[in-house]
Amino acid sequence: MGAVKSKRMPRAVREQQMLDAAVRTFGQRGYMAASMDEIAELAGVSKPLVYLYLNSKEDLFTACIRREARALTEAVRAGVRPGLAADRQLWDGLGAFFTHTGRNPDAWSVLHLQARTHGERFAAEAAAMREEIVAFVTELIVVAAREAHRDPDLAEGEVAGLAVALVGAAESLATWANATPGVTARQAAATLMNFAWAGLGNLMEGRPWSAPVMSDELSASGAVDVVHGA
Amino acid sequence: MGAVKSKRMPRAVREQQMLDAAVRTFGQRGYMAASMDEIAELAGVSKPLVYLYLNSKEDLFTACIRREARALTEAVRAGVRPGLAADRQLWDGLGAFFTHTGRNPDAWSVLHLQARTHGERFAAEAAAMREEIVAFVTELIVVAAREAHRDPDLAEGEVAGLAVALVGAAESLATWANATPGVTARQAAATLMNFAWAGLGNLMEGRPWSAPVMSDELSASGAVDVVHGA
Amino acid sequence: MGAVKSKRMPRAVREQQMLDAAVRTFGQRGYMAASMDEIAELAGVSKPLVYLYLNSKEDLFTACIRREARALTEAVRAGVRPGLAADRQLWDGLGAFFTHTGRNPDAWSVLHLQARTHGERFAAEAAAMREEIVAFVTELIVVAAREAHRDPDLAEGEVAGLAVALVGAAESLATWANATPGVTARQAAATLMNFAWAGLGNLMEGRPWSAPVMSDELSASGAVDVVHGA
Amino acid sequence: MGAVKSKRMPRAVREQQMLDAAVRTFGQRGYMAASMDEIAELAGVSKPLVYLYLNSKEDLFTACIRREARALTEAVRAGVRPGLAADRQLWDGLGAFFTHTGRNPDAWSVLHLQARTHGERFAAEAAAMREEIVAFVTELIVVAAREAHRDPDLAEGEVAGLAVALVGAAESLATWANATPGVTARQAAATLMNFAWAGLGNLMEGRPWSAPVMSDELSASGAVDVVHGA
DNA sequence: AATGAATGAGGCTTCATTCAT
DNA sequence: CATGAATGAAGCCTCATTCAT
Repeated sequence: MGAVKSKRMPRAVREQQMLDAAVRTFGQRGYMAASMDEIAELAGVSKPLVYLYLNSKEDLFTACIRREARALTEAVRAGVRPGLAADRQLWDGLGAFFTHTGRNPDAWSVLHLQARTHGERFAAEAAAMREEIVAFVTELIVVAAREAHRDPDLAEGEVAGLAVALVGAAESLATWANATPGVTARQAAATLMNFAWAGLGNLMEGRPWSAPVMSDELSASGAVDVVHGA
Repeated sequence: MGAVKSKRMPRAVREQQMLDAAVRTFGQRGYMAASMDEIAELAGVSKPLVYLYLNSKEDLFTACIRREARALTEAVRAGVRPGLAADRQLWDGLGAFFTHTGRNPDAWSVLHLQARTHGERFAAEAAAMREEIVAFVTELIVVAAREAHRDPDLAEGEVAGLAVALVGAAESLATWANATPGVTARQAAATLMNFAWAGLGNLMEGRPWSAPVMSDELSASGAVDVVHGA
Repeated sequence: MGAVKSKRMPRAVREQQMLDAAVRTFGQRGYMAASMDEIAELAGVSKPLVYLYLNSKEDLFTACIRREARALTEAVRAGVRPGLAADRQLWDGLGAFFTHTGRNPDAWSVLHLQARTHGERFAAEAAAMREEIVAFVTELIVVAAREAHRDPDLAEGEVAGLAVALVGAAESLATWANATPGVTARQAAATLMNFAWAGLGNLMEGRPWSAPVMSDELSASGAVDVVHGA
Repeated sequence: MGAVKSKRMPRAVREQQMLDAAVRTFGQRGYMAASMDEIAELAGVSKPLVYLYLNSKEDLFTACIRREARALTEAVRAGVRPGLAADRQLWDGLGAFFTHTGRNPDAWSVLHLQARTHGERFAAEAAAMREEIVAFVTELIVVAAREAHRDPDLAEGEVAGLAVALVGAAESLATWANATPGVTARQAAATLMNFAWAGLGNLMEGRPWSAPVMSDELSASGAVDVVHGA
């Protein structure tokens, strides 16, 4: 079972262990089906200690959402280098995104599914993160339009919709990749770049988007999978 | 209070009332937070009757998922005319999809959120519907490729990914449209067609996908909103 | 333990059984030490039924206070005949009071002790009853002054204090009588009438208040105890 | 926060701080609602230290009762000069009593309410003090009878009842005075002396008890309020 | 066809109390 | 002298579910 039971740890450490256990339990069982008993046991602690440090089931869940939202956004931010071209930034960001969601499937479940299905308070917490990502993508689209010498007669609402669509596609692919053995982060990112950048119309006619070399941390994952059309 | 309390109705009718109440309650409260008490009261029936007809909370939820999944897929199917070009079929299908989700937000919440967050059994039930839609889209993509005289050297997994991305984008837009006042089904469909068919790259360069006239039921909604680029 | 377990009773009856059990338990254990488990068992019912009918521990306690407060004030009211002289009314009222508290010691504990020691909400509930009794006594004092042809230059606050003192003395005697075997309601009433009406000063000088014949329901208790000085 | 946190104090001092905090907390929250956490924090000490010095919640509460009981009885004793007439002794004793309860409302709540509502053990502890006061009053009554040349054909039980009534009246007035702004210890004492010594009957006829000058510590309170009838 | 009455089981939360340092 | 870390036990409350009519 859970972590090795070593007594008397400083509070900060114990709190992280509890959050680890909680993310895992919430991710797998769902918020309501997860019991504080199970979480405490998985954390290798007694229930009262969980309450002493995290206050309540709601606060515990909120803490999980916050921690994982920050972790995800920072992973994406770390994967992107601001100076580069828009498509390159998107490619890098998607790579970081799929890598992170792939490595932390329970956290992804918490953020993408659980946080959105159990009350406004949690949904708002997760929506804040999503908005941050949508804003990042929106900015990329605007920049890309500028790069293409095409000042945005793309109406603002239009761009918002495009960003929502792109992010939704990414979320869908993340969940799909986690559930489908053999799909790598790189593949997911390539698929989405093709879809988003070239469009199905271009794809049909043999003009896909051509993928640049992946950023370091991703290529480290080892897979040298062929990107479609490359 | 729920429906007007009229005694002695045929079973089939009562069952639909119960499912109506259940979909509404599950959609708004969530599966676990919804209580059988509330559902029974909203349906204007006593609790034992709910159990007599629907057996258990799990079965009731399953019945909701099935009914709403069927309703959604049939709405989409009804919106599409098989003979037409692939993009036209997609456009019509998306129109029907967004129209239906917009008119039945609780059902959409049940299918897209609740069914996926409360255990494998329900998730599988909803996944079946999703697969049907993904299959429809996949077929469209293959057809489109064929139409473009470009026999699919699009690998099968590649097409699957594209379909998942497109469906995810649609789901994301549906939820976004439901939460954002002023966004019509037509707009959502147009945004997604631009995104999916033309690709951001083309959009940037001023070559959007051009929308055909909408199918009847949609134009009936009255809005004559301008589609980007049309 | 508890009442004979007979299933399926109408709600009103069950509620009274629950209140009986609750008054007994609260009176003997105290509000906080009383557990809902114990109350339910004593009532011969399962805990959920208690909650279904009485909502919460707080509401249950409030219901107890209200029922017993009403019972006590009505017992006193029923013992007094408005037309008679002030001292006679007080005598009758005290008789009814001590009889009731003697027969319902748990109820008396709930009203006099428990209700006042567990939060403003309950205290206010019990204070309402006490005020009613204090008002009754106050009125008697004013009437008595008028009877003695002595228009009240007794300041209003003065009378209030006297009433509070008299009621406090009665409460103290009630508790004392319940704890001291052999003290009857009649004796308690006589002691208090002597104390209150004659005053210690007069008593010392051999001029006690002379007790009239007791009202019916009290003499029914059988004891033919000698009233001091009679 | 409670007292200023200064480390390393002699045990006796720390204990008093803890008792101060406990009396305050028990008096305001009630015995059961008071948590050891709150008491420790208010005392500016860690919980284990409270246990080290006072053993348990029960022992802590007992210690509170004992300390405050002793403080109250000693205040009364200090207010009375044994040689004087009985009514004068009572007057002085009541003055000291109401002064003390007015200055220590939490202690009064602990003694009069909390100690009597949370189990025999505590009730007995408080009853001991009460008995001491009742005995004092009983003795006064006996002395008064003797002074009136009227050897007690007042039966012993009769006298006991009178003393209980008087003490109950005093307790009631103490609580009332604490809750009613503007009521001074002197007024409360005067009200009770009138009530007890003259009796309502005499009062009605314009023959109240006449108050002597107050003892020093009371007159220090400054108010030179007119005693009814003086 | 329909329901008022009833419950087993389980979850969240809090508390008095104790180690180990 | 003093405490941060930790827990067994127990209480309130709610829910899905059934029985007897």
